[in-house]
Amino acid sequence: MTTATNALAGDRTPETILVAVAWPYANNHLHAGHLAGAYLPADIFARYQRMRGNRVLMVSGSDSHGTPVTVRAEQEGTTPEAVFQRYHQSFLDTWDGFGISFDIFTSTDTPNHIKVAQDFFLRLRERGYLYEAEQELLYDPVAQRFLPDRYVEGTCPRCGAEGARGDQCDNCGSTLDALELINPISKLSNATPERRASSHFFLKLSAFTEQLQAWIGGKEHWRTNVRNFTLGMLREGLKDRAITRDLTWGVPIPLEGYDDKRIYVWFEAVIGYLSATVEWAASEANPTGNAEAWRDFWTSDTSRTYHFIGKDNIPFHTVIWPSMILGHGDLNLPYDVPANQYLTMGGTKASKSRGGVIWLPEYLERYDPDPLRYMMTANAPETSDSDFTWTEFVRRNNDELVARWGNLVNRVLTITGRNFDAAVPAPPADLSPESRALIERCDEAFEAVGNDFDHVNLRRGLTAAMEVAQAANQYLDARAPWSAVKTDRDHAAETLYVALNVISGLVTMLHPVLPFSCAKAWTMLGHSGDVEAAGWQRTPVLPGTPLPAPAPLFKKLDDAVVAEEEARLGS
RNA sequence: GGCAGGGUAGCUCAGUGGUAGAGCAGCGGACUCAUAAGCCGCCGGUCGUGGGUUCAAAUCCCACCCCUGUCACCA
Repeated sequence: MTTATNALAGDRTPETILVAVAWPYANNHLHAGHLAGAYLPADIFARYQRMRGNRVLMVSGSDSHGTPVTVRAEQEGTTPEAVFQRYHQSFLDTWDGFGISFDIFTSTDTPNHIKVAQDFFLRLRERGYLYEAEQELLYDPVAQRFLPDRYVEGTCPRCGAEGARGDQCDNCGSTLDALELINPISKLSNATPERRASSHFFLKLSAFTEQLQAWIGGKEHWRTNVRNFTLGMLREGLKDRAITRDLTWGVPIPLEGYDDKRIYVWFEAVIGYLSATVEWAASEANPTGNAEAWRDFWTSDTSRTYHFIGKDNIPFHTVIWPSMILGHGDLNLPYDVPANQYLTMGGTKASKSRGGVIWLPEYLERYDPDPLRYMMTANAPETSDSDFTWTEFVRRNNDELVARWGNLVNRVLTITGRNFDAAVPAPPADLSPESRALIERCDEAFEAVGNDFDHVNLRRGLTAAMEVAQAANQYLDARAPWSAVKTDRDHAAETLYVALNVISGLVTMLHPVLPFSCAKAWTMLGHSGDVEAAGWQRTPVLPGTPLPAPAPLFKKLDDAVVAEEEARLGS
């Protein structure tokens, strides 16, 4: 069967796409906010692009450095390496459980990353974009370390409130400098911090303002908030930024005489996008076997890089990392930074520290991955924060996944199995107008849904696909094959044949969002191979194909789940 | 406080100058193949507030209120 969608999938030049996902911080397990904010949208996008036949590389890794990892290790009486290793393994298990299809998920604690990051540092220095300067900082004499602003508390110099943090006063909302605090106290040891001078390397961000403005000026496909927020930052003017810290856990500075300093975690973590690609190219996972293949993603002018991140990371991906790339001089700038807003939990921000969090490893002990993937895409925080409640989760699962989509598959397969010897019925030579219309609607949806997915409008794409499922339910209801089979067997055969074919199209269209259940449905349609390899088009269901016994794709959830889970959230 | 995004039906959200939309919830109906699912219809909104521009504003302008992010040493 030749259709418009076959042509669509056919004569295209494959594109090269780097899906670069934020590096999770290895000091705790992942929660629902991580999934909704970056990992799930990145995975759906990557899966879709692979189905289109594009060459996709999806990279990320654990961010193993930074002060909180060190502090946690000290509290537990262990090493930063041990803390990082524990959560790195947890992350790998979480990706596996939710089907987040990384081509490589490495960490910043590899010799490769350290080398790539150090080379990057040296190159920027050689090209004149790094300079050294003295800074006055607060030092904790008991904990024997320099203190980030957040680790200092004191009296607010603006409003006089007690307990103001070094970066901000929660009472009056002022942005502070820790040096301004009255009666400062270290949160690590309760000691009174001392002022100490320290020499650090600074990145000359101020040198890139005009180039960044010109670059972002052409990015009209960016999300409004990402673009305007960045343009606002550039308008206000960029300040040079220190990119080294007084620490001993992190990437060493590749110069003599800096043993007690490390490269700032954010400077080296964004380089991880590059180092992970380099690591992949040199690994067995690279089918070409060419260790230089990383260049296809970073120096080819036809490759596109997408950064999937949460909104709090926008400045690092639209200003700092692009500045570093410009300073490097030989790498591609990002094509898009589809930053998501936040997933709130019953109205409050999902946060590790404040409770009210769904831990992903715990979720997987009790539920299948697809319902959460569905819920978080249908209600994705693409343009504004979106709220997660267990009531809504159960409703989406029961009313939309089970009732509209899963039940459509189940009812069609059951009627077919029972009345047509468990094989795909043969349609008449000419399909009726309503049958042709439904098939056509399904095939056209590939273009609309694909266009939405390609522009990272995942919520809209999913909605459009689910509307086809609804149209199929309407078609079934109008033609009632369960009663037609008794009076006009050919009529019923046509209906079921058409419904099976539309379901086949939907299984492909929904696969990026629902990979686990769509893989099951694929087999139940009598298809061989896997959905992803079949490409972004409806795979025809051919008359006479034997159909295995159907099983429900999703589990209906009892309303009691809501109370159980809300009790867990409160604890 | 500055900058950015958001505020639309009971709930979750679409909708950027031309008669306010969808799904769910609620109410009613016809059906019964299916995980009591699916289908049809009804009910439901002074579009955050107050001004302004316009023949016409959810949409453009001004002021204000609320939520979120960010403001360079959290990452």
